Amino acid sequence: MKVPLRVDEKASSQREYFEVWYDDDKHKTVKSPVYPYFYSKKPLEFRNSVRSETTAKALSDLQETLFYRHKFRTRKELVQARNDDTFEDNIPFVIRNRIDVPDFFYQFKQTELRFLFFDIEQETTNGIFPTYDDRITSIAWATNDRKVKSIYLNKDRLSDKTLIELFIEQYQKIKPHIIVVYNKDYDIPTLLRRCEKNNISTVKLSKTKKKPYFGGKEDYHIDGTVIYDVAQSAFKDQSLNGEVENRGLKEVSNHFGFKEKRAPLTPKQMNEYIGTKTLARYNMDDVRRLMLVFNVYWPNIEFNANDLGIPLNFAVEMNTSNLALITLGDEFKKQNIISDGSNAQRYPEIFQRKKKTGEKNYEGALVDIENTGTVRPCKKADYSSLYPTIMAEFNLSPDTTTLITYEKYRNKFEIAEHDDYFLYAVPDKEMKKTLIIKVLKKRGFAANLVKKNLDERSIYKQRYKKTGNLRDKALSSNRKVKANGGIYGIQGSAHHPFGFAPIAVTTTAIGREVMKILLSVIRDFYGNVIYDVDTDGVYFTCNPKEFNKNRIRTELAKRLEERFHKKVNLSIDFDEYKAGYFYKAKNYVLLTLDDKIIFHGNTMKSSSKNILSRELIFQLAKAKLFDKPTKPIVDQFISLDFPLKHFAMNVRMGKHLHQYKNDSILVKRLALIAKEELGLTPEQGNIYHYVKTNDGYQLYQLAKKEDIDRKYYLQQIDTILEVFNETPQQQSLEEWL
DNA sequence: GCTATCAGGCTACCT
DNA sequence: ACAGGTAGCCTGATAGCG
Repeated sequence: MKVPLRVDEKASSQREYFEVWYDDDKHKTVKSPVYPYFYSKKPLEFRNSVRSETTAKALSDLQETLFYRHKFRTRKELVQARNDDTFEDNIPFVIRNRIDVPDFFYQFKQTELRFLFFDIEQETTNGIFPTYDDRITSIAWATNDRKVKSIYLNKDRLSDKTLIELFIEQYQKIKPHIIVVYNKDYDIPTLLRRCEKNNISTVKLSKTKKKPYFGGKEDYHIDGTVIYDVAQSAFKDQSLNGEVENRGLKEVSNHFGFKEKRAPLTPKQMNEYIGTKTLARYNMDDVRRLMLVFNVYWPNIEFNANDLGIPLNFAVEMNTSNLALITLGDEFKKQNIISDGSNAQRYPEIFQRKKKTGEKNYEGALVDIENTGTVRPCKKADYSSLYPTIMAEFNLSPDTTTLITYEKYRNKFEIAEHDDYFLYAVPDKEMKKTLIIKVLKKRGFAANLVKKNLDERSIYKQRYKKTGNLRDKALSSNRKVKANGGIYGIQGSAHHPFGFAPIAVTTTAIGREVMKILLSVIRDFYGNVIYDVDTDGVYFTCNPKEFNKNRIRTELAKRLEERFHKKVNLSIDFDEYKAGYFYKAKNYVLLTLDDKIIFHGNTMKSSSKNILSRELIFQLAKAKLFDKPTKPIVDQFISLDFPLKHFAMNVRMGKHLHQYKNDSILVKRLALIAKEELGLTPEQGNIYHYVKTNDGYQLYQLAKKEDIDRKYYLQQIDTILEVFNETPQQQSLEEWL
C-alpha cells in the first residue's frame, strides 16, 4: 500500500490531530496539515477564529468573488460557528486535508496487510434467527496463507466460552490488520456480545487498551484494525443485477465460480449438526466462499485507496458524497472555484418550494409498463452508463450550464442551436415548469472529467476482456465509479456543496428523451412488443428471425443525431432471456438462458414476505415461465397446512423509536410488544417477525398456530394468485369451509 | 353499524 | 444524506348505504 491502514480524527482543545496506523502496527499522532476552516462572502467575525481573504470564482455564477476564509482550532469550534452565510462548512476533515494536501497520506505507508477471514455459526433456539443469547457453535477462519481452520463446539458442552477463548488466542497470534466478514452486522457484534456474556474481555481484540465499540460512523470500531464487509461490495455491485437471485454469500460465491463439493446446510440441519465435523466443514466452506468473493472486490478497494490517496479505512467505507468531494474537489481547486452554498441554497425554486407529500424536487426517469403477462422470448436493450454519458456528451458542467429562466409547463423537450451555445427547454412535471437551460459549446471541466473517466473505463474494460488482467478490471471499475457517483451522482443532491441542480434536471430530461427514441425504434421495427421500461433499459419481445442488434443500433444512432442536432455517443447493450412474466412497473420475473429464475421488484421478492408467500410466488413463477399447470400448486397452498414459521412476516425498524410520527405504525407497536414481553430494546435496524392472528398482529415468538387468522392468509394467497393472473380461490373456499 | 375508498406513513425494491 | 420512481401493507378518517 502507498497509504496508511487507518486514520482516526483526534482533537485536543487547541488543535486537530490524526492518529495514523501504518507499517507494522505503528501508530502515531500527527498534527493535521490544515486547520478546520470554512468560507463566507460577508466579513463575519467568530471567536477562536483567524480570518483571511482570498478571491475565487463562486460556484453559483462563476464570477470572481472576494471570499473570507475563517480558520478554527478544532472541528468542534467550526461546527459551533457555521451558519447560513458560511460555505464548505460540512466537508469531513480527513477529506478536507486530502483535497488541500493531496500527498499528505502518502507519507504513511502500510506495507504489509495481514488479513483475517472469518465466519461464525450459531445455534438458533427460537426457530427463526439466532440472538445474542444463543451459543456460537463453530468458528472458521483463514489468514494470508488462505488455509482454513476451525474450532467447533463439543456435542456435550453447553457453553461456548472455551471455544471463543481458543479463537481469541489465535486472533492474538494473527494480529490482523483487516478483518474480512460477510455481513459485519452479524458476525462482529455476535462475537463481541458472546464475549461479554461469557465474561471474556473484548480488549483482547484491540491493538490498544481500548475496547472495541459499537456506533460512530463506521458502526463497529476495533482500534488499529479495519473491518471489511464483503457483502457491502456485493450489494453495491450493479453488474450482479439480474445475474443472481439474492446477494447472500451462497448465491454470490456460486456466481463467481465457487466449486461446491457439499450441499449447503439448511438452518434446521445447522442445529442438528452441532458438535459434528459436518457443521465445521460447512463453516469452513463459508470461509472459502468469503475468500473467493473477497478476491473479486478487494483489488478495487486497495486500488481506490492508492489512487485517491486516502487511508484504507476510508476507501472501505467510501460513499458517493465523499468520493465526489475528492474527485470534484481536486478539479474545483484547479479551477479556483469555491462553493458558495449547497444546491438548496443556490436553487431555492427547486429545493425550497412548497412540496406536497410525495412530490419530488425535480422529475426523474421514464418508467412505464406497456404490456403485461408471459412473454417468450424476452430481450432487454439498455444504454450503458446513461446519465454520466449524457453529462459528457451534452457538455453539462457548472461552467457551461446556466438556468436562464422558468416558463410555463409544456410537455415538450425543445432544442435551439446557436453559434456558441444550445438552448434547451426542459419540461419538469414535479416543478410544473419548463426550465430554459443554456449550455455553452466551450468544453466544461466537469463534463470533460466524466468523459475522461468513461473513455479510460472503456479502454481498461476492453483490455481486461482481452487479457483477463485483474489490474485492468480494477482500473475499469475505478473509472466507472468515479464517473458515476463521483461526478454525476451528487449533482441533484440538495445538501452537497458541489451539487449543481441544472445539470441533474437536464440530464434526467435528456435521459427521458433518448429512452423515448429507443422505444420508437423498437416499436417501429417490431410493433407493440414493449413490456417494462425503466430509466435506461427496456424489455421487449420479437421474432428471433427478425432480431437484429446492429439494425437497432444503426437506426438509433441516426435518430439520436437528428433529434439533438449532433452525433450523440450513446451505446446500447443487449441481454437475452428465454422468457419473462411482467406484472407491474419494476415488478417482473425472468427466465435466463441457463434456466435461472430472477425475481424483480417488491411484489416478487420482498424480504418482508412470509415463507408461504415467497414459496407460492416461486412455484407460480416457475410454472408460468416453464409453461406448466398451476392447479396442483394452488391446491397445495390453500390448505394452509404449514408450520407456524411459514406464516411469519417481518419488518425492519427503519428509524429510532421516537422518530415515528404516530403510535399506530405496525413496526412501532411490535417493537413495544417486544420490549414489554421479551425485554428486547427497540433499536433502529431490529427485525421483528410477526403473524396475523384473529386479534390483530402478534410477534411470532408469542403466537400460537391455532390463533392464526386463516381468512387473512387465504386473502394473501388470493392476492398472489391475482399477480399471476390466476383465478382467486377464496370465495369457493369459504363456502367449502 | 357496516363496507368501500382514500390519504398518510412506512418499508422494500429498481435504475 | 447521490437521486427519483413504483408497489404494497397498515391505519384512521370519511363517505355511502341500509
